[in-house]
Amino acid sequence: MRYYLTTAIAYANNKPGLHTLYEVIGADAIARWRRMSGDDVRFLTGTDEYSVNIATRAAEEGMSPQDFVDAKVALFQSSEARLLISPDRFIRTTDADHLLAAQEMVRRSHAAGDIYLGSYEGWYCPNEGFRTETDVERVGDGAVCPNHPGVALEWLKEQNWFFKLSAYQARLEAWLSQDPSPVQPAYRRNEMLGFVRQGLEDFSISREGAGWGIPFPIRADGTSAIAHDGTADPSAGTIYVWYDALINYLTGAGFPVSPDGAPWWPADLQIIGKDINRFHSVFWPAMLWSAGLEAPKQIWVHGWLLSSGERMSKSRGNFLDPDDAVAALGADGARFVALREVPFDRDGEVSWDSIIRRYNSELANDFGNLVNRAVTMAQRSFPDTAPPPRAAAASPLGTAWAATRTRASDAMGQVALHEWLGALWELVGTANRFVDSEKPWELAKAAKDGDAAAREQLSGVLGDLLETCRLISLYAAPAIPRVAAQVWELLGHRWPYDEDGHGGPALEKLGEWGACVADRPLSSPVPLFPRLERDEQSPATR
RNA sequence: GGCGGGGUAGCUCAGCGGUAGAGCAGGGGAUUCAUAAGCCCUUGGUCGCAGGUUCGAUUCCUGCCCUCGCUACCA
Repeated sequence: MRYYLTTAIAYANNKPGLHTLYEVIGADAIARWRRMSGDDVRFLTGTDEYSVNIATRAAEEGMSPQDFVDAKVALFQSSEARLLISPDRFIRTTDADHLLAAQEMVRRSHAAGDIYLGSYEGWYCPNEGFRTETDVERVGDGAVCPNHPGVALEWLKEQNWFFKLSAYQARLEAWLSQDPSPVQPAYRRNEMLGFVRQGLEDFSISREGAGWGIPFPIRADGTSAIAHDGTADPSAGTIYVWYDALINYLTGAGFPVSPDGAPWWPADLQIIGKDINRFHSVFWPAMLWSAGLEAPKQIWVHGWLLSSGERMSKSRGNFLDPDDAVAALGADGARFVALREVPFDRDGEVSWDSIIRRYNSELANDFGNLVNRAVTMAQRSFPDTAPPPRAAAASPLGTAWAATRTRASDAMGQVALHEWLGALWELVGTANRFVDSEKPWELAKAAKDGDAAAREQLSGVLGDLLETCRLISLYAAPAIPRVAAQVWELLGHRWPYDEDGHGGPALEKLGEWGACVADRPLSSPVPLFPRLERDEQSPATR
């Protein structure tokens, strides 16, 4: 099955924080899950690089805008590589094909009669662009924006192109009202429904002047602003925000350069943060319909990472550095903890301390130690061949796996990433309790003394345990891709997927209890997740 | 202001008519295969406040308090 998923593109003005990459980690896990399931996956993530603000920042640092964003994008890519993020394309809005896609979308909406000339006026901050009335502080007759208190705002009026969002109110209401909701979680859909029902206003999609942005392809008189040699008429202005940024999802789908249109569109899943829900759940479908395209199949709105109750952000300065997390916990540890600490449908409190605690408790103590003790015991009693599991029906763990597997798959299908890992880690607990109740060390002693029945029992118990480790690793691999492969090698299996989760038999097939026979002896275990000292290097939030 | 969620153990949350649960954190114990991990037991709650319905309410109703989200053009 074809599966196209996207993250929002991040504003390329800084080094990314963990709160920025959280969404990318989640999307990456889904992409890997789908690849391992045998789907034909396209996973798109990237950066948003045009804006007056970027140009200003670049100028302040004495750089060209392009050099500036190149440098920031390199930071994103480096942090993402450390986290084993595996996009099929890392898209940049400065990419050449994206320019074509954005301009084509404008042309289509224009041809459809959904774009018209109007005038836009409002407070304008020379440092940051237009500000909304609610964003400014009144000072006498004038106003200043909170971010630059020393700078007086100007009241500016521009001739701009507007998109007829108001024409799509009924269709948006109908679309949002569908069951199941195309916007998840459902309460986010309800918020958007409320918004739409208040009545929709058109929004501006161009800015005057040739700033740092994509040239607007149409002149005020309706003629093309793009010459045959591709150069643009600067008097036509630039495309403003949404007809640039949102279009990246289409560019990444092959629009419009691919001969078959946009082969990957519509997207199966678009993951976004709650601050941009309105643009994705209201503006975006209307823009697509205007151009004769379909709305995305599903939009998933995740919550924030919080620090002491406040949203983590660069501007607040209360963020965590993803590189610090990877350095301390490893890529697998950092990915797992991010997905486990914060419910994917809600905000979640995160601190360095809670990260270390989660890592130690669930990865080092519960899971890592489970694999370690199981492999050690098995290797000691069965040095040549790993003991096979008993029939699923005859094994408590085999029975438990059936339920766990269903829960994990269902949760993944619903983008409930926290429930997915939650189900798997409950089985980790079950397996640890199983070890203590079966006491394989006692069985080993009896077996050594020549008790054949004890030896058979021991083989079954350890075989079940090893199988459980194999299956949990397999199903958790989208979160902990490297360690999962490492566990399989320890267990004498060969990991059949490549680094990004491609190839190999379908996950569901390998996920059958007893699906694989180890073809090599067990290896001596090394700690998969070394335990960390609680107070070890705490970069804290900065 | 309007609309919609919440307020339950130190923390994060589940439960939603018969006087409360999980995970983590804290305390104790028995063990030893294991990353001084795991396992067992356990301390913590007038279930926001005040009324009402009911034989009985954390669970239903009303009022109030507090809190969070949405309430248009920031990337």
